[in-house]
Amino acid sequence: MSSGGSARSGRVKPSMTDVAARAGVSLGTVSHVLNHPERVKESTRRRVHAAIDALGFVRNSQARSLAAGENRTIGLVLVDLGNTLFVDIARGAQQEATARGMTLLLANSDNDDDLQDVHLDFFEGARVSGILLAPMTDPRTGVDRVRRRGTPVVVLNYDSGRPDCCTVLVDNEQAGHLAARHMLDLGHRRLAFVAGRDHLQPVRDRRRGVRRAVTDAGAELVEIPTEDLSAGGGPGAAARLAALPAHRRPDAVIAVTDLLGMGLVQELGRAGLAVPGDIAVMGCDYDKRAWGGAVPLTSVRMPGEEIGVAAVGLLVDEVARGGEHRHETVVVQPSLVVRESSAGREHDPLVAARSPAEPRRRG
Amino acid sequence: MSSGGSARSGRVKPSMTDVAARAGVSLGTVSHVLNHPERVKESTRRRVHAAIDALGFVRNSQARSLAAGENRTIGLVLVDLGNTLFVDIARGAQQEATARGMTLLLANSDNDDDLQDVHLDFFEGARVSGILLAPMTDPRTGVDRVRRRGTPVVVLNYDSGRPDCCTVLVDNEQAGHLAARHMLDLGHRRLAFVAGRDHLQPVRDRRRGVRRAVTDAGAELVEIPTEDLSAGGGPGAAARLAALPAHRRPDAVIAVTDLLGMGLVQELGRAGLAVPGDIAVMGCDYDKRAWGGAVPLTSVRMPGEEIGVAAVGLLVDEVARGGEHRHETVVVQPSLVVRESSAGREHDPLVAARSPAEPRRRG
DNA sequence: CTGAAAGCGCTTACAG
DNA sequence: CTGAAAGCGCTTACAG
Repeated sequence: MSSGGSARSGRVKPSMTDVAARAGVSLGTVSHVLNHPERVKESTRRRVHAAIDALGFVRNSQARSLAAGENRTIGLVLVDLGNTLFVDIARGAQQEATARGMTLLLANSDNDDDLQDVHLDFFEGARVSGILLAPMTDPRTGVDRVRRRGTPVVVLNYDSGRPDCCTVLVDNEQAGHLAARHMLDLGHRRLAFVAGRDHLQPVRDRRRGVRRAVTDAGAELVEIPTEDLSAGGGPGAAARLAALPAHRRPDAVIAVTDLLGMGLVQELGRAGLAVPGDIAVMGCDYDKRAWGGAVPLTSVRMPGEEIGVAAVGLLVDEVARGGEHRHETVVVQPSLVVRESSAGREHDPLVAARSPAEPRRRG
Repeated sequence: MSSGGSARSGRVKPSMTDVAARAGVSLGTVSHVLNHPERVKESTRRRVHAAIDALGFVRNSQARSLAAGENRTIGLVLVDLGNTLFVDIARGAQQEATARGMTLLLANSDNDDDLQDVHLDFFEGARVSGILLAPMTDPRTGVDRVRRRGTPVVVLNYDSGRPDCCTVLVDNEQAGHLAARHMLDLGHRRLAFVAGRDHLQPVRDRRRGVRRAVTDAGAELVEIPTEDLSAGGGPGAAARLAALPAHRRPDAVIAVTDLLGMGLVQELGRAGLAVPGDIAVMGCDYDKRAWGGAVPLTSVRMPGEEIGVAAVGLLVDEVARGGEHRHETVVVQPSLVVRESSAGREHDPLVAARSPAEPRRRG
C-alpha cells in the first residue's frame, strides 16, 4: 500500500445559521426542530432536516451546553485500566449512562496521583455534570477541591469514610470471608493467608473476613506477608510454604489477589507440591490477567459492572435532585468462583459461580 | 460507617466576570492574565490570581473553545479495552498528547459498531481537534462521515487500504514470520498454525508470515482451523493435535493469539503432551490476560504504546499543518518474547525479549 | 407555528 | 498596560 494525498484543508463546519439559511427559516426555528420538534410544522421540519443532511451539520455540543446551562456528560477517572475490574466498571457505567441519555467519558490516571488531578481539573473545566472517581489512595484533596466548586463526585472502590459524597464499595471483608468459608467447607483446617500489610483497604478488609471465618470455625490460620501483591510475590510465599514440614504445612492457601495466587500456583508446582492435591489455592479479585494459569484459579469475583451501574445511578440522582439528594453508600457483594485450584480437575471451571447476594444499601 | 448529609445545592461556578469584579479589573484583563500573562503588569496579575484562588475559579473550556475557535482535546475510540493491547495504546497516546499540551479522552466501543458510531458523533459534536480510531471491522462509513465534515481521523491497527487518512499499523506479517522463525531456529521442522479464517486482517497477515518463513526454510506446515480465537478454541485444536500419530504430529504450534495459545497449553497438558518437551507452543499478541499460564507462553509482542505515540504525532501534524499535511502510514514492528512454552524451563521468562526494529514509514 | 433578540462564558483585535 | 465591544454557536423566553 502506498502513500497519500494531502489533507483537504480543514473545512469549517456548518453552523445552525448555515442550516437556517439553506432551509429558508430563522435560526430559532432550526433550534426548535432539534429541541422541540413537536412545536414545528411538519413541512418546515422536513426542510430543516433536508438542510441538515445536505450540509452534514452536527450540532456543537459546547455551544449547546453553554447556552442551555446543562451538560449531558459524565467523566469517569480510573486508577488503572490494566486491571480488568476497572474495565468492567467502565462498561457498566457506560451502559447505565447511555440508558439515562448521558455520555460517559473515560480518563485513565494510570496509578499516577498527579495525572488523576489533571483529569479531575479537565472534567471540571469541561463542566461535566458529574465525576466518577476510582482512586488508588485517599482522594480527599482531589475530591474536596472538585466538590467545593460544586461538581458532584461519586467515589468508587475506596471507602473515604466520610458522608459528604456518595460511594460505591465492594464488600471486601465478605470477599475474605467467602474465600475462607470455601476452603473450610472443602474440609481444610489449616489455612494460610498471603497478603501485604494493611495499608491498602482491600487487604485489610479481606484479612478481617478471613480471620473471622477461621476463628468462627475453630480452625488454624497462618499469615504469610509479602510486599509484592502481583505474580512476583509468588516465589517468596511459595518458598515459605514449601519449607514447612509436611505436618505443619497449611492445606489451603488464600492469596489476597489473583495475580499473587497465580504466581503461587506456578511456584508451588515447581517446588513439587501438587495443586490442589497437596495444597489447595485460591486468589481474590477475579482478574482476567490470571486466567488459565497452570491450574485454573478459584477466586472471588468483584462485580465491576454492578459498581459502574450503581455509581451512575447515584450521580444522576445527585445531579437531578440537587439539594434534595442525600448521599449514600452502596456496598456491592462479591461472589465465589470455584475452579480447579481448590476443587480439583473434575470441577468444571467457570460453571459453579455462586450467584451474588443483593447489594446492600446504607445511608 | 453511616449515612450522609444532603448535598449542598448545586452552586453556580464563578465566571471570569466574577473574578474580574473581585480583582477590580476588566474581564479582558483576566483573560489576558490567563492567556498572555507577560502583557499584564505584575501587581495586576497578582490581584487577579488572588481572586481566582479565592473564588476557586476554573475556566470553562467549552466557552474558551467556542471563543478561541480551537480545542485542545483528542478523542480516542477503542474497540475493546478488555484487550491489553488497547490499554497500552491508550497509555502511549495519553503520554504523547500530554507532552504536546493536549488532553486525551477515551471511549470504549466494546466491540459494538453502533456504539462506535455514537462515540464518533459525540466527539465530533464536542469539536475535538481530531479523532484516533481503533476499529474492529472496516471503519469506512464512520471514517468517511467524520472526515467529510472536516475532523481529522487517524486509524489504528486496521489497514483500510486507502490513502485518505493517516494510519498506524502493526506489521502482522512480520509477527507471523518472527514466530515461525523462532520455532525453526529452535530446530523444529514440522509446525502447526492454529487460527481462524482470513476474515480478520491480523489473522490473514500472520498466516502469510508464518507460511513464508516455513516455505523459505523448506519445513512443513499443518494449518489447524478454529472458530474461537480465545482460550475456548484450545480444546478443539489440542484434540486434533493429540489425535495425530506421534510421527505425524507437529513438534511446534503457533497459535494466532495468546489466549488461544494459553488454552492450547492447558489442554495439551491434560492430553498428556508435555510443553515444550513433546511439543513447543507459542502465542501471538502478548496479551496480559494470558500471563502466567501453566507454562509461561512465548509470544510476539505488539508495541501498543508506540502505536499510541505515533498516532498522536500524525494527528497533531494534520491539525497543525492543515492542507500542507500529507497522509502517511506508520508501520510499527513487533518483537519476540521468548518464554518457557517454547524454550523450556531454564529459559528466564521475560528477559529475552528481542528489541524491536525501528518503525518503518511509508507515505 | 415562526422570528428577533438577549445571553451563556469566554477570546481577541482595537483603542486608549 | 488596560478596557470596551464584537463575536464564537447555540437556547430560550417573548412577541407576533
